[in-house]
Amino acid sequence: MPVLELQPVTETTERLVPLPVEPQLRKVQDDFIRKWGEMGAIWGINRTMAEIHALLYITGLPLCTDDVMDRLHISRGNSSMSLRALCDWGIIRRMHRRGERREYFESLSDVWEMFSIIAAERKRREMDPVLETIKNCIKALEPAQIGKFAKDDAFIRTRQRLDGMEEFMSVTNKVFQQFIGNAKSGLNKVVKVLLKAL
Amino acid sequence: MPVLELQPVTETTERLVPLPVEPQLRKVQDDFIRKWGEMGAIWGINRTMAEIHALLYITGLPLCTDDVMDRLHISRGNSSMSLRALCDWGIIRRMHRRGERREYFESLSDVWEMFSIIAAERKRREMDPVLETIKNCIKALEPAQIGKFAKDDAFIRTRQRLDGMEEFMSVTNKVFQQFIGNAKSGLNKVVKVLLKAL
DNA sequence: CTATTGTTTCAGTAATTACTGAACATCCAA
DNA sequence: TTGGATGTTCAGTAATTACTGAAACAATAG
Repeated sequence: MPVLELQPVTETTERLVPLPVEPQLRKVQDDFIRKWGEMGAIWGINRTMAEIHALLYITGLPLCTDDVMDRLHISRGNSSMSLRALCDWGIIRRMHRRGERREYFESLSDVWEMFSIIAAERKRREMDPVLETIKNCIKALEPAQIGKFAKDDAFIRTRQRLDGMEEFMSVTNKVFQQFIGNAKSGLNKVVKVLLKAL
Repeated sequence: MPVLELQPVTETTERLVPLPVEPQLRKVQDDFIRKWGEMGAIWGINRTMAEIHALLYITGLPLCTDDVMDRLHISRGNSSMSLRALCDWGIIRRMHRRGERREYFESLSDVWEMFSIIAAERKRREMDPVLETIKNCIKALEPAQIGKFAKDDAFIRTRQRLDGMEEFMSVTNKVFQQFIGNAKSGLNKVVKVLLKAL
């Protein structure tokens, strides 16, 4: 938890979209942002990035780098890099206002679409390589490769475990694939099927 | 990545279940363990814990603390604490051999069951609290609470975003619940339904 | 061109997380 | 009841990750 408390004194070039001021609303938004940040941290997304995304999502407004810095008390560098990363993920978008140089950022509004983007990316980056490794492991234990060890208990056990894991990950992968493919706005096909069938 | 290289010289009180020796098998297992560890790290589970689990899973054998220490080059303390944490999760089990004081640990063998346990726990620990926060946020923005702001754009936008997120998380929660409830050995009901319907 | 405004980058540092090793606790056989 | 084998805990430290702040860079207007 950062120690920083000083509120940077912004020599305001006032913004077209000012930060919300009503304390009631602000409190609600802050609660959401904090919780979303915590959850992100647990799932391997750094807290600040999750918080920035939460801020853009919850306000529903396009905000600029300075808005984010001020509202979350983070540095310009951090703001800039995290915003870029979120753009790379594809869950926020750069925006320009007519006749203004400053860049604004806004979150996608459809949660299903966001989740689907994240799922696709994590599958690609993290599950696919594991599945490939497992398949290679299985190949390396084929009778042709291990010769006389083909009947060795230890080899057999490991082989069985790999098979179990491979089945699991293949199926999971397919489910992901389906989810990703069908996700456009609102409850998607996968979820509809599930809710109906269960 | 730890720098440690020294292989502790174990004054072997030889083990009933010796570490596997065949280099071919060992290499396959190590590949799997490394990759599983990486994946764990990305998903917010510490690498060592994931590796220990991978080791127990892939060998299919009950191993003792020293086996784990030696095979993964980690300290006794680390070993002990990580094994306990895995037991707490419920994806490995303590085991005793007749007439031996030493404790052994073995992994569950059913991947579906393991995944279901993990899903249940993460839902409980991480999703439920977020959903609760969101519901509280929504309550705090009900007309009765905010009076004259009920028609304020900023309030309305935030309210809509919260609603969208709430819907998403509720449905996700239900799907998780189904998965968890039905997961016993082999492809469970949820997955069967999905694969048939798609 | 050069002043102004806004953005990106990154070396250095702060904060967090993971790990070790040694002290301590427990059990059991002799 | 003592000693070795095993298990647990935790203060201190190592390794990793996140963040800052300032400098470099880019775009635009005057």
